Order: sequence, then structure tokens, then C-alpha cells
Amino acid sequence: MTVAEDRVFYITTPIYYVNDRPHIGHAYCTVLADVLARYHRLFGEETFFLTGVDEHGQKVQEAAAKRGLSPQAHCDEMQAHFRNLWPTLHVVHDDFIRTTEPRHEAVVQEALQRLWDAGEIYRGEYEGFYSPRVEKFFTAEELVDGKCPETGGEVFRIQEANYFFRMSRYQDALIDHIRRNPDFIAPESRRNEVLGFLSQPLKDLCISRPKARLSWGIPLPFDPEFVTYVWFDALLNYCSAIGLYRDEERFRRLWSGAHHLIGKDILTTHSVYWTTMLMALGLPLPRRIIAHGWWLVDRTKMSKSLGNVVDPLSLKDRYGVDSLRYFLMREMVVGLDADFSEEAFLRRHNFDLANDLGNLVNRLVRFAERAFQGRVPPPADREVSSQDRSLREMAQAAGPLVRSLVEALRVEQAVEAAMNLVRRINRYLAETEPFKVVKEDPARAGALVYQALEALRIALTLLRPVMPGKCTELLKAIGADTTEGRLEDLRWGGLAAGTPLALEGAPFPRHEVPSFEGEPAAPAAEAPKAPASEGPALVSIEDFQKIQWKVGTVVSAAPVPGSDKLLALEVDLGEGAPRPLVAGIGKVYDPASLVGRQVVVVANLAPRKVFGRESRGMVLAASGDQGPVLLAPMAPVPPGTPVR
RNA sequence: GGCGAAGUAGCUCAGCCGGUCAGAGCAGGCGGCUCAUAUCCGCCGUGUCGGGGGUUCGAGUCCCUCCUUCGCCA
Repeated sequence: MTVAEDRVFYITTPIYYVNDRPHIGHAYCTVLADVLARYHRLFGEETFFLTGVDEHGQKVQEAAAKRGLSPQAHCDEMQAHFRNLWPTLHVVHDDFIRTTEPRHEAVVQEALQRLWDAGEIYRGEYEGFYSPRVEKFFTAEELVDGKCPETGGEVFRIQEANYFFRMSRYQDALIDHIRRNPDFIAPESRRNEVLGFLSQPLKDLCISRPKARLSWGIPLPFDPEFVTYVWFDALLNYCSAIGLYRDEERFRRLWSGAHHLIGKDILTTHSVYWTTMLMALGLPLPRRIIAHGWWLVDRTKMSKSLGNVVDPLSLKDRYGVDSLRYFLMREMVVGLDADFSEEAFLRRHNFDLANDLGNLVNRLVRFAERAFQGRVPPPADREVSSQDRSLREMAQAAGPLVRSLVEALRVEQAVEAAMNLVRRINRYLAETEPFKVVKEDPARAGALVYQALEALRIALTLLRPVMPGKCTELLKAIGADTTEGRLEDLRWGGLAAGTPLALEGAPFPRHEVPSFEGEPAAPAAEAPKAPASEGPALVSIEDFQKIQWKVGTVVSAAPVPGSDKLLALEVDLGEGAPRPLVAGIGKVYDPASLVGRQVVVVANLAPRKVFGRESRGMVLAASGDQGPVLLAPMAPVPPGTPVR
């Protein structure tokens, strides 16, 4: 598939649920789409980038009613949360669609009418259990303890007429398509999941909701007593936004390059519902469906008791949007989960951006200011050293390399490839030493600086889709053209000698990394080095203070069945509800004797399961020869009293 | 319960179709430079590639099995 046809890259994000507050997951997905769009544009393709919001459904109706607003007024207000966020993340989309817009509703109705006319939709009886929380029906077998299997919420038995899409007709065709197109669903593990899902008989899809129950939706054109099921409505945004049934020529062109970026939670709706809908409508399937992973914040769900809650999006205000985008793209492998922590973020910022890239720009510009009147010095007539040649060759190879990695969705490797060029330039300067050469041979020193600047220009061009703001600024600083990047920008020799250089301040100021294990916080202080191999490592007061010690009163105690040394305790830590804890003190202490006693507990220990029960903390005891001896305050104190 | 993925240096991870695949970055140690944001450059890793079996001249790389973790489905 390397035909040089006019290639189109049409990238979509999911349309986000308008009730949601934007979080790191929305931001990642949308920034990734933006980065991909910018890369493909750089590579000379026609690109189109669509995002938007999903505004129909029961929860919107309810949320609006709660606020005493009409659903539309509610949506008009809420959609701004997303629309206003994107510019602050330097996301530039070509269109932003809302499912309540007439241009969308008209297409949904047209599509429904066509399917109805073609017999792809039929009226049937539906009997099942309805969960309003997730707006889904479940069969009796699917319920868990008579509740919604997904949320545990209430369900209602419902028997009603509804309309069904003959999804089951397309099962074999869909399996066939997925088998024939190994890249259709990425990553491969998700593709396997879909094939696994399709190994079971596919049912028809209920695509209507009676208006009596849900009015906030698009009416079925052939039966105004019903509105359209939200997914059937929402998925069509990918087509309605680019002119389906209104501008067929534009639609065909853009749709031929369709790529859907989604979270792994909506894999089935996209790869099964959506694809079969398209088949029934006689439309081609998208080129790719790409499911990305989740960000885990500080490895777990954010925890209030740990006091380390970081809103990842707030980091852009403190450290810059470019650094945040760089981190998101560099740290996550598309398709897999990744960890988000401020510490990891600052490491990337300091090591990659401040030390390697920022310092490189800075040292080159400052040197040129002093030695070459602040202008790009002229290049040599011909390369005189092997370093000259190898640097140029690496820079010339970087473009095609990055392009192939981006097309393979290895974004983190593409970023790394560009950064490797940056590191190579630093090495080039160390090897050729222009700052020494300049004393004897200024012309040669100038040629060396030109060579380095030119390689840097290419590196910045390749990093620009990820950090559009900062890279544009730095390209300007080294005297490069900063109009929208193009394939030609990746050719060697684009920098014109004599262009003035200008850089104000350090491009990426270093930031202190909050102290963590093994890293002294204050560099000047004589950090006590841990004795090489003997004796326990010393911990800082900061580290010690991370642990919350509290006094608690034992409320209940009982042996853990199946263990002779574990006791299951409930300890009142003054938190309202007592904490379940498991302690290995059963051989020494009689459960009954513990109730009412006070103990010392590590309150912010990560919860873990012991013998199948959750333990949310640790009871402290001296580990004596005769077994554990519990620690207790010498006089009673209120439960929850901190220990320092 | 079924299906699938993962388990590689202290940490985070690369390793496609079996044969320089035993690697990178970070952390740590040593050395060099001083144009530069205490930055940059060089050198230093004896890892049972989760355990066990098997196929093969040869296996992190294929097969079987077990363990652990995660995901999807039921």
C-alpha cells in the first residue's frame, strides 16, 4: 500500500459525552489525534481532524431537568468545557460536531429512513431489564443479584415495542473483513477481542427508545413515537460531519481515509455496531479503528488520603503545554495503559526537553551570538569530516524513519527517533569542538555550527507535530522558516546563511523534581550517602512523613477462617466507618481481648487482599521472639490521633 | 468458566517471520569537556529472558503445561 495516490488522512476522536468533565483520557485521545493529523499534514497528505460532543440521551435529559434547564440549554453550556479546552492544549481540529446540530440530525434521519425502506430495520417486541444508568437492556441471566451488571444500579422490567436493526445479517461479512484486513483494528489484542466477540451469534440491535420514556433524542422518521438509540445516533457523526447525503464528493474523498481513534471501552460499539451499520447503508468501512489504553494516575486511582492528587491537565499551566503533550506522546505506547505521575513527567521534561533539546538550542545560539554576529554562519563548500557526513545522513534519514513509525502508530518511537537526532547533534559538537576550532579557523567553526543548526532544524521540524508551540518558537530562534511544515522542510540545506538568530531565555527551564527515593532534594547539601552495602539505607524526613501513623480503637476482632495466625480487625480511626484490617497476631492475641484496645496503624498503606479479604492498613507490633507484641499509646487518645 | 494478552537488568521497557537478541533509557560508579539550563560527551551490566517439558543443528523468539497479573466475554 505505498501507491502514490492522493492520500487522505481523516482522523476522528470519539464524540465525548457532554455531561463529562474533561480529564486526562479525553485530553490524551484528542492530543494524539492532533499529533497524528499534524504529522500526516507534514508528510504531504490531505488531512481532516474531527472531534465533538455527544448530546443526546437520558442522562443529559435528567441532568438538564435537575438544573431546571432545557436539554438544549444544558448542552449549549456544557459543550464549552470541551470546546474551550482544546485550544489550550494546542489542539487544532478542522471541525467540531454536536449531535444536536441540524446537519447531523438530518443525516441520522436520512440513514434511518433508507434502512427502513431497505428492510434493514424491523419492528419487534422487546422484553428485558432496562438500566437507565447505562441506557442498556439486559436479559434476566445477565443481571447480577437482580441489578445492573455494569453498575449494580436498579433495573426495570420492560416489555415494549421497539425497532431493531438486522445486525445479525452482517456477522459473517464483518468477520471476513477483519480477517482480510489485519490492520483494521489496532492493536492486535483488541482485534482478537472483537473476533472472540464475533465467535458468538450476533443479535439484532435495538435502535429505538419510546418517546414516553426518553424524549431527548432524534425522532425515528418512520415512527415519531420513538427516538433513536444514542449509539446509532452518535456513531453517524463521523459521516454527517463530512457531508454524507449532502456533499457526496467531499464525503467519499475524506471517508476513504477514515481513522477512528477510540478508548478501549467503546471497542465493540465501533467495531461491531458501527461497521455493520455502514455495511447496511452500503458505505465502505473506515480504514482503521485504533483503540488506545488508559492513563493510571500514580499507579492507582487517585486517593484523597494519600494527599497526592494531581490533575494532569493542571501540569500544563505549571510546566507548559508543550511538555505535557511531549510526555503524553512519549510515555504511552498506543494501545497500552501507561502511568501518569508528576515525577515521571518532570523527568521527561528535565532530561529530554531541558537537558538534551533546550540546552542544545541554547548553546548553539549563544555561541553563534558571540562568534558569528548572531547569524547563521555559512556552510562549508564540501564536507570535510566523517562526522559531517554521518550527521547529515542521520538527519536525512530521520524524516522517512519518523514517517514510517507514525504510520505504524509507534508514536513514542517516532518521538524517540527525533530525540536521537538531537542527542547525535550534542555528540557532534563534543567531537568537533567548534568552540575550540573557532580560535584558529573561524570559517571551519562556522561550518560546524551550520551543520549542527541544520540538523537541529530537521529535528525540530519532526518534533513540531508533538510540540507545535515550542518547536515553532525554536525554529524561529535558529533562523528557520516557520510556515506550516511540509515534506520539503525535511530536506537537508534549508537554513539560509546570514539569517539572524534570536533566543530569549532558556526554552525549557529545569524544574526541581519532588524528592523521591534515591534523589537528594537539595543538591548543595552534603547528602548523606547511604553506606555502600552495609546497614539500612537512611530515609529523609520527607520520606518518613509520607507515612500516616494513627491511633485507632479496635471495634471488632475475629479469626480469619483457614489461617491460624491472621485476625480480621475493624479499627476505628475516627473516619466515620471503621477500617477493615488483617493482622498476623492470631497466635498470640485472643480476638475478644482486643476489642476496645487502642493500637497504632499505618493508615495510608496501599490496600491489599489477604486471604480474600481487604486489608486497608497495617497494625504495628514489635516482632518479639515470642511473637508479635502490639504497640499502644500509654494513655487513651481519640481515634485517628496522628503519631509523629 | 471460555477466549486473549503480558511476565526480559534496581526501575520503565525494546526485541518482526527462530540463528551478533541478550538490548535502550533512567538510576548508580568512573573519566573527559567547558560553547551551554550543575548542562554535554565517553566508559562500566556474570540478567536462570516467570517455572518445567518439547520441536530444532540452534529458541525470550515455535509447541505443550503450570504459576502470576491484566483484559474481553459469559
